[in-house]
Amino acid sequence: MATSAAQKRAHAKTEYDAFLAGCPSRQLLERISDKWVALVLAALGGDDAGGAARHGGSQRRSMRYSELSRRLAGVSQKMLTQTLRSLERDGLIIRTVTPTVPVTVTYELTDLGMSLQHVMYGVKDWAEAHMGAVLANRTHYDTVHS
Amino acid sequence: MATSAAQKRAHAKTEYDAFLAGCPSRQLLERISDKWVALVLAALGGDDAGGAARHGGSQRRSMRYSELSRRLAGVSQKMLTQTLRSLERDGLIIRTVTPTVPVTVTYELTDLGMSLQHVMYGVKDWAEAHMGAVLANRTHYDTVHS
DNA sequence: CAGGATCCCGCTAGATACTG
DNA sequence: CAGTATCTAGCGGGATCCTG
Repeated sequence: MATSAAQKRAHAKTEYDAFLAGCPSRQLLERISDKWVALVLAALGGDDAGGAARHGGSQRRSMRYSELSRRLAGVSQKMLTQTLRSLERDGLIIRTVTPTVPVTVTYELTDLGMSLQHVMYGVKDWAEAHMGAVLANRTHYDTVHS
Repeated sequence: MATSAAQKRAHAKTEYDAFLAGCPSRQLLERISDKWVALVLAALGGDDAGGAARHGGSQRRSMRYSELSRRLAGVSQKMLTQTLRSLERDGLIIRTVTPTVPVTVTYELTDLGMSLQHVMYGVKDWAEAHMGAVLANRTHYDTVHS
């Protein structure tokens, strides 16, 4: 249609649309749709191993590089560093360097990071909660589809 | 902070831990942490283009292959088909073939799929909502870090 | 300790062509 | 219309070595 006026009005709130290939939000969606992002945020969001003290998991927690590295089993330094840099650049986490004898670096969620952690935690939690159902569905699917 | 008994009970549900490299939930997290998954679920979850009729977005919507292909701008048939197969195998969507003259295939969310759509919508929505802030942070970061 | 820099392999995503 | 099949380029991501 010629009049883009109507479209603009509808766009008011939805300035960005991830369904559109060229939209920046599409790239952002791609970035945050990453297992390492989910796990880093979950770790900094206070998602403890035992599953305790979570649910909304609102207390943010400062962690050192080596702590994160240990927590995210199997992550390479490259991916961890790369993920941390990306998150820092996007303003989701803050990197603090303390010039102790061997230098100490800690990472912490920003408020913006906390807001994302909230939704990303849901994804990680979903995966853990529905793993059994998914596994069953896969077996069924593989059985049916010879 | 009381007895660990309470924790253990809460633990009962947390049979899987995505922080562990070998855990199946780690792979599942990796699968669903995908932009195409997010977009397919959002589309089938009734996330309309104009931004209308959403929020909790609870009405599921049946869509044809070509509809999805058009909706997810820029997706290749390979990626779309691959994503749809994966989601079907995991029991998140249902594929229905109607033997009309040119065959008609429709996709629809299952209840399990709806539950994931709920959390994934949050991710897509976050990306669109905080795009501006992230963009500003990036500019700032790039400015500071010569 | 917390990375930076390289090398390099593998797999994935994209393009293209073909089919029921 | 709704895919399947094939080929290939590109880069994601791991391994390794080095540094402040």
